[in-house]
Amino acid sequence: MVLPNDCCTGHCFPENHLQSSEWRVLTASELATLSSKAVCREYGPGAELFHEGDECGGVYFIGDGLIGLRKEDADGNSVLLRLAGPGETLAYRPFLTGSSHSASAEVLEACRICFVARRDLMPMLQQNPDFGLEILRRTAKNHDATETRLHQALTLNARAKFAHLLLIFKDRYGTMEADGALRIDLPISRSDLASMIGLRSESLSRTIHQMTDDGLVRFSGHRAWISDLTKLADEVAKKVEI
Amino acid sequence: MVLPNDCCTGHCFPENHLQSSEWRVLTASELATLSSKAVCREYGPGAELFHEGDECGGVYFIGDGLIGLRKEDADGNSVLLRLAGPGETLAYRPFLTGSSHSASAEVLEACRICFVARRDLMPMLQQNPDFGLEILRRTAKNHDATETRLHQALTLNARAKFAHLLLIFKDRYGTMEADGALRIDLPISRSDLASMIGLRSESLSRTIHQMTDDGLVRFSGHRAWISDLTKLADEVAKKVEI
DNA sequence: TTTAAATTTTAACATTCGTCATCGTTTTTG
DNA sequence: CAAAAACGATGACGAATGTTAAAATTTAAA
Repeated sequence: MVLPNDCCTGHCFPENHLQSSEWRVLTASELATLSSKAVCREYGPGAELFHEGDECGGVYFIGDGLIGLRKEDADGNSVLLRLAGPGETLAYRPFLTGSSHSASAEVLEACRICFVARRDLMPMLQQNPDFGLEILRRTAKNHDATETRLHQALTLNARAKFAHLLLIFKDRYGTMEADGALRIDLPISRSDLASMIGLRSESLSRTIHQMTDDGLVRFSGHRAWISDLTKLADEVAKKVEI
Repeated sequence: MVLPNDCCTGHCFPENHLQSSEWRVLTASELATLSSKAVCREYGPGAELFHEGDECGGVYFIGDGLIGLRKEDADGNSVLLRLAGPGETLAYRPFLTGSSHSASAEVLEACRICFVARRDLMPMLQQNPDFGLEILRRTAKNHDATETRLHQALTLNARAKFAHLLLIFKDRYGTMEADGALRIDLPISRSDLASMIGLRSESLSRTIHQMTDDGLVRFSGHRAWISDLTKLADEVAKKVEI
């Protein structure tokens, strides 16, 4: 995908989310250099930043919006591997290992993205050890999250996996409502939710139905309300009676 | 766990596997410093380097042997998450993020391990940017592997997952025999194999039985012979007839 | 070697989840 | 607004995998 390079004027990285990202350790002059070289653009929902198998030319800083990282197999079955939002940077892994993209990046909510090419990023990494260390910390954290999900995928049943997913989403998309109820605004469709935990959408429908019957959650479209977080957490650590 | 610190004389890191690891980028004097400070020991099968939930005090370089990283849930169900062998270093993630160990490390084959404490490793990371970059590359690669396994765990059935696992093991534990057959010496038990792909051992038995009937593999104890790698790979990418 | 213990396999049965078909609902498009 | 398309829910059914129990095999111990 060719990106236009005439839409980035001056400070490319939005200040707010920059501060919560690994880029904050760069010096003012390093940032200025990057800003002048980075290629920034806005993308609408449905756009594709890169596709599984594409050569990786650099990394993508998400200033705003939501990206879904997706793998698709031969029969058209799509699995949403993870979501990435403001402040996150995509494609470190193919960038570092020199491999091609292992998943496709699809815009789920309108995005503002800054692309930093390999030739511009590599010098920063070599001259600023803190930057590399920060990326390392972030990569380590992401790896942890992936390993946790692998563990859950290997051991839990449908209901427990969905409870686990809701708990993950809670941290990012949950808000406490006036009456004390926890509301989660799910940013993706039922079938994407299902694919994230290795289910068919029909099975997720049934799972949600059962959990609603049991008073664990309440759904309306893309919104979910959790009355009792503890009960939801108990679903994941399926308790054993003796 | 308290490690004795009187068993490390001079060059602690075995030369051979060191060269294939990220530690090779350290200078001679840096290595000498580490060697004098690292605490090295031998462990027999069954020993535990650290336990899930333990504080992380540093990293473990595997000079020789085999380590299994394992998670255990409340009901005693154990999942073998991954194996680590000579040249690999364990516990970068909790070391970098400051969290506790997310899994237990169990010695599967007699090991020689060099423990490097946080206070000795941190300065190396800060003074030698290449070292951090190497670790970053390795971490990125490991993350890729985990994500691939997550994808497989989410989408494949028992047979395909086991075929995939055999293909992974082939690279590390496979040897070509005189008659052209590929032999894989599986370093772990049936139930550990099963846990790695989220199966019960009974189900794995059945799967192996079927695959043997179909002429895909042949088993004898911990040894497996593959006649046709292509056929095995086809199992993973379950083909769709139109 | 012999016995005991642990592991692996097999079988019968129960459960979960995927598949297919259909229908209601929401969203998009003209 | 109307029509079409996409999405989500439901039911009937079957296949895959878990569960339980027991037999066979391998490994460890006496």
